[in-house]
Amino acid sequence: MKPSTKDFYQRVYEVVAKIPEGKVTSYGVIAGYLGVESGARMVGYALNNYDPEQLGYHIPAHRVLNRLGQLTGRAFFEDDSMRERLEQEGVEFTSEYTVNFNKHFWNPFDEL
DNA sequence: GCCTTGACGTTAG
DNA sequence: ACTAACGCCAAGG
Repeated sequence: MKPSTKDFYQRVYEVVAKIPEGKVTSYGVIAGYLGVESGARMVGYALNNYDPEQLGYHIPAHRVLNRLGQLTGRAFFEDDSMRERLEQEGVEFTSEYTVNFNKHFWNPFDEL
């Protein structure tokens, strides 16, 4: 059965929804987990396009960062709500918009 | 249907 | 170690 882009988005949402509180992961890792190694940008695109109403549930998109642990998607959140949420969950920051990836990194495969 | 853009990542210089 | 360029694939103009 041919996986459509819609299914890909759906899978992205499902994976992101499983990220535990206080943990973070990256776009590339999610893409790789879904079998699309070079689809990191699409993950970001999926999150940008995601609609809680249509999806039926809401996902912690603020826990998805780039491979360096930087909050590259902060512009899509209200003010600094992305950083504030992470701090509130106990995530340690190494700089203004960079988290301690080594300490809080979450791998989708660990879930198995 | 071609061109540009982008919540990314890797490689080359 | 730092910066520039390219590859990637879907969406919108």
